[in-house]
Amino acid sequence: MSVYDNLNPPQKEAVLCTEGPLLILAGAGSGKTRVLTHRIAYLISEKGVNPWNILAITFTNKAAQEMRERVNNLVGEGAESIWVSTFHSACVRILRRHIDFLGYDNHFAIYDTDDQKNVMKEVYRKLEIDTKLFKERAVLAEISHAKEKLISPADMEKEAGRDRTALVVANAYREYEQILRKNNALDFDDLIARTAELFEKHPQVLEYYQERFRYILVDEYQDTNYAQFRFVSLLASKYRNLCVVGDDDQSIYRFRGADIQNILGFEHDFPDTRIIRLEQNYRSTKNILQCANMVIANNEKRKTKTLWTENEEGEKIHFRQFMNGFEEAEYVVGEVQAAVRTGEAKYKDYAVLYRTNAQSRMFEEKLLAAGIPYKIVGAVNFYARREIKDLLAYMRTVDNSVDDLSVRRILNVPRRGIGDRTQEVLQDYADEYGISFYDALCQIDEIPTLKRSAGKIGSFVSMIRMLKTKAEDCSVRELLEEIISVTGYRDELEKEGTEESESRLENIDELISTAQSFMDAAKEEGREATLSAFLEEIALVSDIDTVDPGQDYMLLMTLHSAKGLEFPRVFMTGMEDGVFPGYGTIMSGTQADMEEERRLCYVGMTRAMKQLTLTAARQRMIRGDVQFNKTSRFIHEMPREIVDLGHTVRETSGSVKESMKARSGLPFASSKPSRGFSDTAPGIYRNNPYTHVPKPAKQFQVTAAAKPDYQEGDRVVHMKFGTGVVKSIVSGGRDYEVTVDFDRAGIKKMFAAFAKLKKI
DNA sequence: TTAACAGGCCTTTTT
DNA sequence: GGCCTGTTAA
Repeated sequence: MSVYDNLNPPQKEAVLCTEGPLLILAGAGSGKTRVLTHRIAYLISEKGVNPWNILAITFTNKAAQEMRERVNNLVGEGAESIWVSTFHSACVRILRRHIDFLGYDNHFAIYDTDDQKNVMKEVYRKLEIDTKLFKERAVLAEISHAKEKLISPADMEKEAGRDRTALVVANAYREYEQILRKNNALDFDDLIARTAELFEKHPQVLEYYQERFRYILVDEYQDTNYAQFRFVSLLASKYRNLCVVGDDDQSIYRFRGADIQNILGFEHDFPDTRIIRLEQNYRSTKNILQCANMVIANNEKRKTKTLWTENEEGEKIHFRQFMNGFEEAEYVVGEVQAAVRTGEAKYKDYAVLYRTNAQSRMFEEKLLAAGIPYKIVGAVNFYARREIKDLLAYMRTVDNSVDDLSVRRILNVPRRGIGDRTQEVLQDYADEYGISFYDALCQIDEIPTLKRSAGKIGSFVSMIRMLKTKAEDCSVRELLEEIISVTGYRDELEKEGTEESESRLENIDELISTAQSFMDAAKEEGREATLSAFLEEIALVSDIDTVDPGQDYMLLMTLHSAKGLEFPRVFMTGMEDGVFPGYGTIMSGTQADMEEERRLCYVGMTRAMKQLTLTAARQRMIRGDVQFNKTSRFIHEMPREIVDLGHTVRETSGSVKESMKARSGLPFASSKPSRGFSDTAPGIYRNNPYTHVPKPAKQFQVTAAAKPDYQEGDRVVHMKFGTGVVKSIVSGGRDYEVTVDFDRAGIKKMFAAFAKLKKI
C-alpha cells in the first residue's frame, strides 16, 4: 500500500502521467492540490527526478506556502530545492540574476499601484496631459493590459494610428516606461513581461532555465494572462513536461487580463496533450454542490462538466433577506455568536464573503461591538499605509538611490521645510543634466537659485549617506530602527498624541517585527537577510498571506480573495442585483461580464463545506446614499427545494412558503425573477431576533431622478467636455445614465444628475 | 509654505 | 461616505 493508493482513479492517473503536456480540469474541491503535491513526490521518489529540476507555480503566496508545506511532508529530503512560488516571485528571482542582460541594474525596485500612480502624475506633468480628460487610473489600466499582452509602447503607437486619444495613451505609456527605467524600477506587470522578454531576446538564458526546470506545474491555469502563458510555454518548450491545472468555471480575473483561452486552447498550444478531469468533490455537501451546479449551468461559455460528491446531503442552503445592511450584519454576527456559544462551531470556521471591499465596514463595526475576533483580508494592505510606505521609501533610497520616486517621497517627510517649489527646481536641474534626483541633491551647491534651502538639503543628504554607510554592516532591523529615530519620525508621531498617530506607531512596531521575522526566516533557511531581499519580499506579499490558521478568528474578504480557500461555514452577503452582480455589469456589461460574475458566485458557493448562508438587504447605503435593490438574479437560479428561507414569516400576506408551494416544482430559475422572492412587499422576512419592526412601505419607494430635458440625438453642452450629441439615455434605478459623444472629448458615459448637461 | 476647507468624483474585483 | 485636488487665508 503506497501513498498513491489513497487517490481516486483519475487523480492517480494525473499523478502517474509525468511526461509530456498534461491538462487537468479540476473542479472546485476535487483535490487538485493533493494531486499536484503527490505528483511532485512521485516525480522525485519514483522517477528519480532531481528536486532541483521542478518548478511549481501558484497564484498567491499563501497557496505556494501551503503547497510547500505539503510537499515537504511528502518528500522530505531535498524538498527545499524545489521551486514552489508565485509567477511574480519566480520572475523576480530570475530577474535578480539576469536582468542586466536587458540593461537594468539587478538592484531594481518594485513599484506598487501607489508608486505607479505617482509615476503617472509625473508623466502627466511632463506631457501636459489634462487630468480631466484622461483619468490616471484608466490610462494605467490600459498600460497594464498592454503589458499583460506584451505590447510595447511602439506597438501601441502603431496600433493607435491616427486616433488622438489612443495616441495620448501610447505616449503616456512610453514616457511611463522611461521613468521606470530611469528609476531602475519595475511594476508588477513588468516582472512577468520582462522575464518573457529576457527569454525571448537571450536564448542562452532561456536555455539555462529550460535545463533547470524540466518539470513544470502550474496551478490556477485559467487565470493566466498572455505574458504568463508566454513565460510558461517558453520555459516548457524544450522538455514539454508541462502540467497545468485549472477550472474554466473558476476563471474570475478576466478584468486583469486573464485569458480563458489559455486553458480552453491548451490542447491546441501543446499537441499530444493528455486531458484528465477531476469531477469528484470532497469538500462540500450534496446540497451546496447541487446549488452551485445549478447556478453555473446558466453560463453558456464553458466546458460542461458536473461535479458530484459522496458527501452527505447536509443542511439546506439558507437565504435571508433584511431591511438593510445594518440588520444583515447583525444577523451574521448573531448567528456566529450563537453557534460559538453552544460549542457547535469556532470563529475560524466562518468566513464572510462580499463583492466589494467597501462592504466590510458594516461587519467590522458589528464584530467589534460584539467582541468577536476577526480579520479583514485585503481592505487596506498593511504595506500601503502611509507610515509604512514612508519608512520603506527611506529603505529604498538607501538601497537604490536612483529610485527618484522614493527619494522625493521622503525629502520632506517628516517636515524639513523643503517645499514643492524647491523640489521642482531640483527636478528641473536633474532633468537638464540627465542625472537622478538624488544626485541633484548631492550637487546642491551648484544650483544658485536654491541658496536658502541648501543647508536643509545638505543635512538630508548627509543623513542618507550616514544611513548608507550604516546599512553596510548592520541588520535590516537595525537599519529600520535607525531610520525611525534619526529622522525624528517616531518623535513626530508621539508628539501628536492622537488616536490616529497611536495606530501609526503600532504599525511601525509591526514593521519592525516583520523585519525581525524576515531575518529569522532567512537565518533558518541559510539565506542572507539583505536589504534588497527584504524590500522585495514586502513588495510581493499580500494580506491573505498573513492569515494564521492557528488563531481562532473569523475571516472577512472579497469573493475574489476567497478563491482557493475553504471554510466549514460561509456567509455570502450582499446578494442583490446592483451589488452582486455589480451595477456596472448589469447596466453596461456584456454577457461575458455577467458570466464572469456568475463564476464568481460559483467560486463563493463552492468555498463552503458544511453550511452556506446567503444574505441580502432591501436597502443599502452605497457611496453615501440609499439604494434599493432586488435580490440577486443568482439567487433565483438556485433550486428552491434546497433553499431554506427561514421561518418567521408575516402571516397576513400569506407565508412565503405558501406562495412558494403554489408554484411548486418550478425551480427559482424558471419563474420570473421578480416573483421568485418577494421584491415588492417589504418586511416579509422578519426571520431573526434582531430584526426591527419594518417601517411603512412608502419609505422604500424608489424615487427616481427627474427625467432629463434632453433626448437622444439632441446636442448638449457639458461644463468640461464641451458640446456633443446624446447617444443614449438609460434609466439606471435612481438616476439616468446618459451616453454622449463629445466633439472634443469622445464618448463619455455619465449620470444625468452629475453631468448637468444643457440642451442647446 | 502650510493647514484648513470646499467641491468633484467615484467603485468592482488583485499580484 | 471618503479620497483627491485646488483654492484660500495665515
